[in-house]
Amino acid sequence: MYFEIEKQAIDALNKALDQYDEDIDRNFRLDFPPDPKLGDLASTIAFALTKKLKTSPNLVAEDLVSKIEVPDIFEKVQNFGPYVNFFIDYSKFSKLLLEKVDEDYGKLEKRDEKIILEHTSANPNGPLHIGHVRNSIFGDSLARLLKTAGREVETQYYVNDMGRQIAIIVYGIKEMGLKIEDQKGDKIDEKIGKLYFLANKEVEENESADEKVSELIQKYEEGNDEELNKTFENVVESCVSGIRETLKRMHIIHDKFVWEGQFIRNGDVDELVNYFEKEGFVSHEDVDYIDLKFYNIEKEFVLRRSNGTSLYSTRDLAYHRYKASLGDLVLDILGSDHKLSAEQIKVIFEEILKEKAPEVIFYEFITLPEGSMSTRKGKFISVDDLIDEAILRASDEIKSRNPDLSDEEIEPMAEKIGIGAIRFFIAKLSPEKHLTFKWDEALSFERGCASIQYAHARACKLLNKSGKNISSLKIDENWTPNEAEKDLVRLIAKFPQVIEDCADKKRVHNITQYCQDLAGSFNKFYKSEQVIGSDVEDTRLILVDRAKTTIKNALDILGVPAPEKM
RNA sequence: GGGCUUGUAGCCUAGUCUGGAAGGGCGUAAGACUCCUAAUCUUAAGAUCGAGGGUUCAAAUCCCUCCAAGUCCGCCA
Repeated sequence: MYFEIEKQAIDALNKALDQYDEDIDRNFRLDFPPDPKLGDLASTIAFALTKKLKTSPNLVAEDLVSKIEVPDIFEKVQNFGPYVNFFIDYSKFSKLLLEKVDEDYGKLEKRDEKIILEHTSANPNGPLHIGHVRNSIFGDSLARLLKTAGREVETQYYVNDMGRQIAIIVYGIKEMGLKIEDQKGDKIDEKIGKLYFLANKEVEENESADEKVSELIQKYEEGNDEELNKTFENVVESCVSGIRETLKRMHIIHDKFVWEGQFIRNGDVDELVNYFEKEGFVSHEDVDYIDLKFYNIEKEFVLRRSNGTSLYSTRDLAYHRYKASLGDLVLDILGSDHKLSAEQIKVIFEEILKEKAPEVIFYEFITLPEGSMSTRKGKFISVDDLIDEAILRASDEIKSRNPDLSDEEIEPMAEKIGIGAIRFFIAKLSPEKHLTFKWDEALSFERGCASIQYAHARACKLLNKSGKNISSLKIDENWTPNEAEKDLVRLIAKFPQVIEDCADKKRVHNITQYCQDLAGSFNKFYKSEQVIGSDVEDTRLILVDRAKTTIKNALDILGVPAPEKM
């Protein structure tokens, strides 16, 4: 709704500007004023005119206001100092808006753009830990956001089956006689993580073990040892299955799992290296590498080890070409430790391959108060533990508030609230901020996600209690919204704009702020206005229903479930 | 040493791209359930936007210098 209204306001402003006979930049946008008391849309265009007219911005704004023909949907235009502000006529606007909100509210027009979004892609050498989860939650929320904003999105998990880490696990199985099923842990990925920790210790302390690992890598890459292949594949498949379970609990599902090994076997890696070779980009020392100094990157890009095997980075290049062939835009979510390698890939794509480079969104790390996490050192909090703890705390919270509920009733509620708390906590921070993980901050049920879910549950309760069929209700023709209602209408109306803005910037954290504002506004309305039994009961029920839908749709972008009961 | 990122009330944070009215939340203080769930609401106090300089009618935002924290600079991924 704001799209149409903003356009009307801009048109009206432009018409007024036409009367000045001054050449000023018409490519302006309207802002939201800091306070609703100052109106609904604001323009700073008076500043631009000030210079030309040689008066004060306040006078220009005043003069502009007198020249503006106020469009019908607005109540008035008024200047506050230099700002020219439009006030929406809420008795007209609210009705129009509420009639427009349906279950698809917030979905933008389809665009002809397919995005391949890679996220999570954690090494299958142990369970997901809370460092990885930022990648997963941000990636999944972004995928949901972009889909809502009309893009076609395919999400991929890149499975590193050829890495040294996996070879170390295979070493543990083959040479140290370790068995996955003997390790401690409830899930297979956890057991593999334990085995990895033990094998890695041996490899670090024992040079011949280290050599043996390199041999395993070489053999697996050659691919002729069927039994060895099976061992590698079994480790990776098992671990990935555990990781998938964890992701599923967080409502994260990837469209595709792409194994890096396929790019060796299908010849893509060889083809790529040969191309670089043929074009004269490859230098040879112990290793084959591309010198990137010419492109201001000090670190060379190694293509093959001295024993001829490929590296992650080589295979990653082939993978990125594959992704580029599938869509219009390739998006990667990566930890900020990948910045240099991502820069290398960008340069290789743009300067050498002359192809469009992938777009990368980086996030900073989550660390524990005692330091950074490490699968290798076995020092981490797993996502499974985080989820268990979140659900446990949510369950206790529900019990203390609703002592009469049975365990069967509590369980699904606790799951929704616990998962919501985690996803919201991670999603609300902009990705470039470093985060130190603290249980009590992560799993808070006051003022965080739970209060938004609570607003949704309250709305559901009201609608149920009314006993009316909402779709058959009509908005009262004489209804003039009061302040609390206006406020709520305003926030509901903003939703598509928020989606567009966030999708363009590829940021999800502003959605969390929006959810909080919307829920806050609903709670305020709920507190101050009686719905059932009021003169405008039907109209208010419609408003409640639309608020409910908007909260649900907004939470859905964050992958947070909207419970009907709390 | 070089590159990148971060620095906004006691604490966490949005806003920085595209300069224009410092926005949330926690915590603190005071208040609100005989009334659709108090996981809620109301009110208040709290910010020289890391420091210094520059550009501009106007700087948290742009430019320069410096300080602090994180991170990268592997034949790891």
